[in-house]
Amino acid sequence: MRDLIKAFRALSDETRVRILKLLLERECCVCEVMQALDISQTRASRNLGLLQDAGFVKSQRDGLWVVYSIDEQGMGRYSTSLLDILRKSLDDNDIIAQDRKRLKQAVRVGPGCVQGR
Amino acid sequence: MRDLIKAFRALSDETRVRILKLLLERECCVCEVMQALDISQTRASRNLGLLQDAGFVKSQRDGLWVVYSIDEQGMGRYSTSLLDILRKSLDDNDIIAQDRKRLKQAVRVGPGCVQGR
DNA sequence: ATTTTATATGCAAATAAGCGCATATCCATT
DNA sequence: AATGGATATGCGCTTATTTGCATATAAAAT
Repeated sequence: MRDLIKAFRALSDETRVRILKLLLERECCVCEVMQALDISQTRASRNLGLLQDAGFVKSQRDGLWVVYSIDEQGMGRYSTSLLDILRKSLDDNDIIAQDRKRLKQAVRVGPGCVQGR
Repeated sequence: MRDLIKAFRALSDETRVRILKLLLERECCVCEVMQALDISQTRASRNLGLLQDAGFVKSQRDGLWVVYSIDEQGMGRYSTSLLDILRKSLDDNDIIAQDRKRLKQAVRVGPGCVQGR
């Protein structure tokens, strides 16, 4: 039961839902998430960590960056079903659309990546 | 997005998940929920109200009692899918099993119904 | 009308969540 | 090794959540 509740709790926050919708598009490093959602570095990192702890997401170092992606393999049955719901949801939402637009413009290197701090 | 998040939030609490699993068995009045989960009257009522506000549950007066049940009709697509997940989950959980056992012994009338206060 | 029983709710206390700031850590480059 | 950039985290603050107590409301019975 604990796992299931933890999964629900992870999805009960707008920031985290937005992040998951982003990662359903493609994998992202932290600074891309920051730029796409227009949030601070702390906020991005913390919520990504929470999603990872809940089992939705995995991370992988790529040199200087940490790349987060949907953990298709490692997810339990709960999380898989929940993600399926997310997949089918919010594609008509304005905020999600805007996040995706900013994701396309996000840069992984160079000045301005960690501009929020 | 707000509705979706509210649905997730409603499910991010053990008491409420237990209540939903109970109502998936059969409709219950507040005092039956109290007895089945062995929780206080306030706690039962408040969490039932929250589940109703989130759209999972509807209530109906039956004389002195208020009977809560799964709102099959009124639920949005989110809630329906989420409930399906719950339906398939936790049937092997000890706490849920115990709740069901106590539900069978719960009485709707007589002394001891509102014994928790 | 008054009492009894079931449920809802205002209020307050305890606990947890979310986030920013500062700073630590980790990796690459020089 | 020293610097710089990307990410994680300890700390403190603010706000939200949960719950119990007391009480209000609502319906039935006396």
